[in-house]
Amino acid sequence: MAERSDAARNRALIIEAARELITEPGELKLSAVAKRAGLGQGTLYRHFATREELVRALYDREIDELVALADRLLGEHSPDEALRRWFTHLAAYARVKFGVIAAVEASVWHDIGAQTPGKLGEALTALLTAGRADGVLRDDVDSRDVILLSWFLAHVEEEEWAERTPRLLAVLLDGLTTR
Amino acid sequence: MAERSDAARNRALIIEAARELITEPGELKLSAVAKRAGLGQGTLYRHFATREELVRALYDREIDELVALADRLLGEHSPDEALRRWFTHLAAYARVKFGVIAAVEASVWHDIGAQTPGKLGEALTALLTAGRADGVLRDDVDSRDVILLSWFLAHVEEEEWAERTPRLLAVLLDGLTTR
DNA sequence: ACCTGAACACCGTTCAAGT
DNA sequence: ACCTGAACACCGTTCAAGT
Repeated sequence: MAERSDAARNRALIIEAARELITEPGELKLSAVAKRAGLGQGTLYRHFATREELVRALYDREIDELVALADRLLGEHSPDEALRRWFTHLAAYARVKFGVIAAVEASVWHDIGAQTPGKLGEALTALLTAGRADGVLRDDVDSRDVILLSWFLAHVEEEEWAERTPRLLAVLLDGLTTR
Repeated sequence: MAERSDAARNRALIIEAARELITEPGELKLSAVAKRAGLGQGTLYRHFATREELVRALYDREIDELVALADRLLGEHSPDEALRRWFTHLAAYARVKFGVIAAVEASVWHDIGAQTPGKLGEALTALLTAGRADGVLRDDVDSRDVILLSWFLAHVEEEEWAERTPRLLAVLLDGLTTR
């Protein structure tokens, strides 16, 4: 069953409008999203039955990019260097995307973590497996452990980011490394 | 200016009602809090002008207890043992309190972290200073670093808590320790 | 001074009518 | 099939009247 072209276009308009509005202070009002997209309230509701569905659509794309990056880094670098670089990119994504998005909806904080068994979890598992095979990583941590430990990224403030994040990532990587 | 006794009593009733309701699934409805407390809507609003003020009142007490604990542990144990034990208690508090409370209000996630320069930050600084003096801790991390790294605690699920948290705390402490 | 609770305002959700 | 937007419902906030 192919999607009608106007439906597909409207879906894109909604996501675009939400992407713009979510960076603004205050809540993300669904009525404002519909208005900015130039659509009726009911149309928004047809595409995204809850606010959570809409917010999830916003960050799904970012997760796909992180997954693709893990594959590429593993092909180009040693396991520990790949993990180190991937963390740095994760940090950059978290700063811009997850922080802003999740500030809108408390339940999303929960769901990003719960989603780990998906593609993101597999990508991270690949990184960890390579590192363990090399003997540089603890052998008792899994991908969910690492996702959990990375939550701090969502709470670092803009103005302290540059000074604090490299050190925090170093502490975390140190803790994951075998002595 | 002393508080009128009925006002003090009502304030306590509100906090008590909110404490009970916040553990239930779904949002914390202010109207439900007023109803359970047996008070009018306006009375709730007089005491707590925003939902955030109410939620903050709920976890302020918990923070006080953590602060007192840090002092006591430093008097009774070696610096690294004190830090280790304090982390374990922090984990227990985070599990029961912060996770439930912050799930209700996204902005609270933000504010718990921003509050670090307060009493909690001082208590943690005392722990870190003692550890550094002993030469067991990295000398470039501060109390806010540790608070940020502890955020994972709020995202561990009930059923995985026992298996995962000890390992995650070990990774974190390992990262904070000098090699 | 503080409390009450009905009235108001805001915004998410629904649905009858239109294309 | 999908879209529109007015109507509805829910809940946070306010305020005139009461104690």
